[in-house]
Amino acid sequence: MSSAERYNALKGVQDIYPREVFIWQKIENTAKDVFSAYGFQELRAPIIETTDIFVRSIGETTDIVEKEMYTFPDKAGRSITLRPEGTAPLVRCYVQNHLYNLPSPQKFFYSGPMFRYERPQKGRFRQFYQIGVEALGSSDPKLDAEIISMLRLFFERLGLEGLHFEVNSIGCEKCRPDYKNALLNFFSDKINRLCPDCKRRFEYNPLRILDCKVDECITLRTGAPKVIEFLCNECRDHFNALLYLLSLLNISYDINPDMVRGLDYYTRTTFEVTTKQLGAQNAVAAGGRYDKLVEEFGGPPTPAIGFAIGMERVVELLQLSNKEEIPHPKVFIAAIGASAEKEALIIATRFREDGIWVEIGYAGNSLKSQMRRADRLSADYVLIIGDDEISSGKLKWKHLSDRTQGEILFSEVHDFFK
RNA sequence: GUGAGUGUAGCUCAACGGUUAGAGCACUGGACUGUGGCUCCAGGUGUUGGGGGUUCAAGUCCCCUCACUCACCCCA
Repeated sequence: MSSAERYNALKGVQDIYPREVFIWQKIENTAKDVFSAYGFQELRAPIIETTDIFVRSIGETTDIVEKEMYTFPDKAGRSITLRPEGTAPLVRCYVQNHLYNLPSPQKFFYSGPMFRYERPQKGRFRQFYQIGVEALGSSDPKLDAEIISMLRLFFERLGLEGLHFEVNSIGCEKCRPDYKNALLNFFSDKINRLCPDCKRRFEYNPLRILDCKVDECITLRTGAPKVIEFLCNECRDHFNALLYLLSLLNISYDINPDMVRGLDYYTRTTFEVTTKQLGAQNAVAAGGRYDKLVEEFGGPPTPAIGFAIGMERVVELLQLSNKEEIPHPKVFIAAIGASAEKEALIIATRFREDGIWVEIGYAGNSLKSQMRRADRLSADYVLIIGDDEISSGKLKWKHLSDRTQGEILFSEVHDFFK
């Protein structure tokens, strides 16, 4: 169908139609309400940043940085990158503007498009939207628990069910090297039997071998050391405190010792919310601690934690749950004839001044087709105006769903819906 | 980056290599001269994604290309 002359949207981006935007707004509003109750306030950071900001924070050897970023030189030759995630820009803002001088922890949320040059598939786009939150300035496990319970409340408010919460701790800069060594040790004599991907992982990020899906690798890793066994005392205490608090708040979760993160800056707590309804891209939200990132950016030691929600995936879950009411007009005015059309316009304008959604039929069309259109739009009421109504001073109303109808004076119609 | 699948009307899809490529939905009108949803009737649209090849004949087979989809990878 597409010929060379046609204009198409770029691969992996999408147009979002009004009916879907309605769902997006519901999600955004829910997030704002829930997050506000926990003291999180919106911060709007730029969509473009210096490339370094992402390279330094996400990690040079991660896939995101190595092959997925939209990076280009600006007119002055500076390397610019469209943000592939929201944490780094926010931390940059936090450090640059010395927000650490304000009372801690500082709690923010943000929402907007992210960009990654990936092969699109179900639930994965090149321009995709996230709502994220970040809390900076406290290492208290209460904060971890609060954030996870906030996420639970968010999904509850949307009426979504069947979500699984998984948590893990991947240790800190003190204990993780020990674990990494243990892992390298464990796999060193098996390396030749690992899949090609895992051979690479062995070199640059052995933790990722743990969530490889190749059968052979799954077999090979049985009995591999678990991160949790290698946590230092501080990390262990932190993790246990978090688990206790989650139980206290009645949050059901699974510990997933194989859950590792794709971004280098994570420390200690990591968590993920997954679903079985979406295919391969099953993470709906994910996050964790990044206690060293603020320092990386030149700020004072500032432990922090955050998460991001994948908008498109939540939208799809909501569509699947099929609980969405579609917005529809309150009133449809069917007009027959030129003078009726003028009358309809005047009445519609008055309703609209009160914020009532009114549609007007095209008087050129038959009453039948106007009625049909009112039905298609799912209007609550139809008002019928023709020459008869104008001469009698009364117009006809009809309630579409129960088929009741009656008459009302033109002078009173304005109060009809009060 | 790798692999598989699919491209036919606005949408969802038919058409053993063989006349003029069809149907449903949707849209408009009519049956019902001013009352929607159900029913019936009527009405229009296609460079069969694009290019090349095989053949008497290609939507159908072959090659190239483009697009989309799903999966790997990766992640939210």
